[in-house]
Amino acid sequence: MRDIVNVFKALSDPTRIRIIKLLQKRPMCVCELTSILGVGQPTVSHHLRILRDAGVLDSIRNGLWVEYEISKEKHNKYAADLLKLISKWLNDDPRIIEDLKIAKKTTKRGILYKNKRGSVNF
Amino acid sequence: MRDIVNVFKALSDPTRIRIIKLLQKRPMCVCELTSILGVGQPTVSHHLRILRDAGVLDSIRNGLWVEYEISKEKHNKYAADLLKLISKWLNDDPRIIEDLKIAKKTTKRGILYKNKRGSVNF
DNA sequence: TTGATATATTTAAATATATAAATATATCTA
DNA sequence: TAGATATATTTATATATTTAAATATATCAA
Repeated sequence: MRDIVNVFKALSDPTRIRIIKLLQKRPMCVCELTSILGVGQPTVSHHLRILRDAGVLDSIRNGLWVEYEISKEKHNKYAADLLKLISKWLNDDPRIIEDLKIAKKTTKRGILYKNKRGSVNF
Repeated sequence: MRDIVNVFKALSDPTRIRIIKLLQKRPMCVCELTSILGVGQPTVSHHLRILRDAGVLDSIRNGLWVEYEISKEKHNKYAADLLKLISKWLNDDPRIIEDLKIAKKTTKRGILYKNKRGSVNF
């Protein structure tokens, strides 16, 4: 029961849904997500932790970066079913479309450059 | 987006999941749910409102009683998919098994009798 | 209309959650 | 090792949620 409630709780936030829709396209590091979502890095880390604890995401450190991806392992047997539904939903949502458009133009290198120039995310 | 988040929020509470599992067996009035769940009547009404507002349940007044049932109409296109998953989940959960066992023995007439004798729900 | 029963709403208190700011930790490179 | 970059954690604050108690509303029957 607690597992189920925790997954539903994890999915009960618009920022976390945006993160999932992004990661369903490709794995991303925290700095990419921070840059795309336009919220602070600690806030993104916080949301990622909730999603990972609920069994929705996995994280893999890759040098300086930590890549997050949709969980392949079945830490939570409910998450997989729900992720399948979410992959079919919101594909015509303006916010999601915009996020994915920005994601296509986003690279780690570009973010570093942007941050050096003094962006709101830095 | 808001619709989806609201359904997930509605499902993010153990008492509300218990309500759904009960109503997936048969429609029930508030007093039946109150008696089975063992929480206060205003609390049950509050949870039912959240589920109804999210498009998960419908309510039908039947004389003195208000019957709640799983939504047949598609107020929320996401709810139906999620309810289908939930119907497959938790069928071996001890709490849910116990709830359903009590539900079988519960009738409106029995509740009235019990309340007259001075139960915790009265 | 009055009284009994069922449900809904309001209020208040406790708890949980989201966010940003500040700080800490981890990794890499020079 | 020192400095730069990426991420995580802590702290504080604002907001939301859950619950129970009190109260209000709705329906029915006498």
